[in-house]
Amino acid sequence: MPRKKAQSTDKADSRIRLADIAKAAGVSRGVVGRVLNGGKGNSRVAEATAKRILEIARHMKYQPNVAAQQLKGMRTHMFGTLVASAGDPLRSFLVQHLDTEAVKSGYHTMIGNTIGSDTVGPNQFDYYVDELSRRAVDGVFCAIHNWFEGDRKALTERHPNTVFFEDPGVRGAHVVKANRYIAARLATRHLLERGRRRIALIVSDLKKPTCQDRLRGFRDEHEAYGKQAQDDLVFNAAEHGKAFAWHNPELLTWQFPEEVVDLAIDELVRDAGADALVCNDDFWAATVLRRLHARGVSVPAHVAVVGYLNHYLADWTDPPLTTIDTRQDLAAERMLKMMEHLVMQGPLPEEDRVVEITPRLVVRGSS
Amino acid sequence: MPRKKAQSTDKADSRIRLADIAKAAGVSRGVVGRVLNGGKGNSRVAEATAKRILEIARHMKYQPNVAAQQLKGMRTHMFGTLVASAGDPLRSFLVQHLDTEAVKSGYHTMIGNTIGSDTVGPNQFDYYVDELSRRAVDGVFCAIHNWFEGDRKALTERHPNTVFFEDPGVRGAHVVKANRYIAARLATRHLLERGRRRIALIVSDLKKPTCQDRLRGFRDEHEAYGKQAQDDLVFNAAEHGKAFAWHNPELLTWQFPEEVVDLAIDELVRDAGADALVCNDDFWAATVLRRLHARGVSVPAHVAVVGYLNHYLADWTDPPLTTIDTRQDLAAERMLKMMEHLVMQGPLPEEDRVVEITPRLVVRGSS
DNA sequence: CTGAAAGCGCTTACAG
DNA sequence: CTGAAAGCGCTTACAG
Repeated sequence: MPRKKAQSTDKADSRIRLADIAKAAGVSRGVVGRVLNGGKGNSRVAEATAKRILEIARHMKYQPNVAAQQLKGMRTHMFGTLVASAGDPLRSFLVQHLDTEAVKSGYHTMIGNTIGSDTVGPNQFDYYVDELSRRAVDGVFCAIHNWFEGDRKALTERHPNTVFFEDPGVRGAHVVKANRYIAARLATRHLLERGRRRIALIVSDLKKPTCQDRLRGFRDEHEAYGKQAQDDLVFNAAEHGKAFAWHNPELLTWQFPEEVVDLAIDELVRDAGADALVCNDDFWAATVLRRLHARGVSVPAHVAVVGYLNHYLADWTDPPLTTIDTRQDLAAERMLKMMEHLVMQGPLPEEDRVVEITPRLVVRGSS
Repeated sequence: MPRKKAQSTDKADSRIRLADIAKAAGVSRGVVGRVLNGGKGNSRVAEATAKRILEIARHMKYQPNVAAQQLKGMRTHMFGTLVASAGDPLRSFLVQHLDTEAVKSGYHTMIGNTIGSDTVGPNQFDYYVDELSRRAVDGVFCAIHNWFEGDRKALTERHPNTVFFEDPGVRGAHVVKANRYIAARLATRHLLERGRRRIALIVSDLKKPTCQDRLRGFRDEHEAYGKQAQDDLVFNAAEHGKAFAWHNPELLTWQFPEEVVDLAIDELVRDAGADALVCNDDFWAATVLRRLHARGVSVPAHVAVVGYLNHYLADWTDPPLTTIDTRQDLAAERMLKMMEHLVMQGPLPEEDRVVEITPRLVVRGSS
């Protein structure tokens, strides 16, 4: 797509330049540059001159033209943030925190929404890899759920300064991710401490490493408590069809397949006598709450329920949902730290490239 | 903050330039430029030459340096999006839709989060007005809730191409906003059609024009139905203290003052015999649902409840919440249309500068 | 149809 | 301590 010329109506024409300040101050542009955007070492400028220039610049509301600076090899101080969230508020949170953290360090973020537009074509991921090159961003945050397409390896090759949220499956990549092992332990411990003795675990798909982490945490915490997690109290949703929340753009609602939830309740609560359910995520948990209610099972009296995410909905279910907060704020903070290291000093040592964020239990009424 | 030089590790150094293509194709840079980024009229280039250049460029993975283009007066094709959402997912939705729409037209968006960082100083709004000048954005979307500080007038002066979401109270501004009059009518009509006869309206503050709009809609719809809205069925929350949802960063939860909700229920349901409540927003509605439940009032059997926003939570309350969707997707679409007009043809005629988005009723279990 | 050249607004060695 | 000048990678009249 060819770029277009600015309209004459644009304010760009009337912007104050370095040369304007120089003229007003009666010095050369070089001196003004050294004072205002003063980078490199030999910035010895007479105190008085500097002060005068600063004063004039402020008065004339000078703003440097970053395009010109960029062309001279300055960094853009811009990061690209790739997401494919389709309205998932958890990613939105992360995106926002990433921006907040970036601004703290003098950077800005450009969104790259890799789904949502047919115009760019089927492979928006590739499009953004190029676009971020054109814009010469200093780095890329990739927070695209890993089930979306896109050549992550190509991304890291074109943009060595890339930090991922959640494991992209690229060797040597810089990654920040939530520790699901600890998440499962926190949930389990909480329920054990509340006197639950038949705690069940619901996971989306035991083939996924993340679910294996949860299972390990679930078992280890039982053991640490002198108990043994039981196999008939583990529900692997993948064996009963896909079970995740999806947005219906026609109805403007979120939906969740209740059949699978009912199956889980049959198997775990009715048959195996579970008195607590550690759910795969808050959508699962919210639907579990509703189905339990429909069956006359009271929460938390008969069965306790714990979610994972601390999604918005957690405060508005009935009862409000005890859940694990994945701390996207901390994740964003760490992602920015990693990025700054990448930008200033290059890649981290191999062994420091994966950072895990410790989640936090949020207790509400469902447990 | 002085910009810093790029590290030698950066990939920028090795980027292919127009000159590289020119050399490879055995032509001048001018011709290559006309073929690849070809803007202005006289772009007559021999078919064969063009094809060869295109081929070589693709092969060498040429990406134009936008900074250089910018310096020559090209537009940046970048919009700034100002928000102060602190995690409000509705704004996040809008931000995302704005980006999606922008990309469709060949633009990108830079986030400007005007709260969330102490580093930039107390007045981040002003900071962004400057920053967006430095970056020479083609326009600014301002979606900052109007109760946040910031000189909107100064913004429109520095960035004539500014489109607001919701009325900023600046004369002549370009604005897209939700039509609350229609929202109230839709909710009221729905309840009347469902046989409710004592419908109550809860608004945050009757001094606000937006709440006046709702009240008008509420009354007009009654009238259209051959009925009369009753004054004892209008609850003005402002008279009983502040009542809005807020996020508790310590507990990682959202909270809502239940006392005011109880007061509303006392006044409207217990005393005035309301059989339906049109709430100020989904937070209100969700809390109303919970308090009604606690009092043994069943929804929708005894009382129907309708919200406003179609926030995420609406699908996860018990029962799920009937509410008004404000159509942020349509709002974003219209904002982009306005922006494109501003960029290409300058301001709209005064009378076309405020666009209202027609909301949509989403029926769930609470009515 | 194509090339040579000016210039966008900066930064930064290099002289003075 | 300050100035004159080169040059970043493009676009675009202007000649040929």
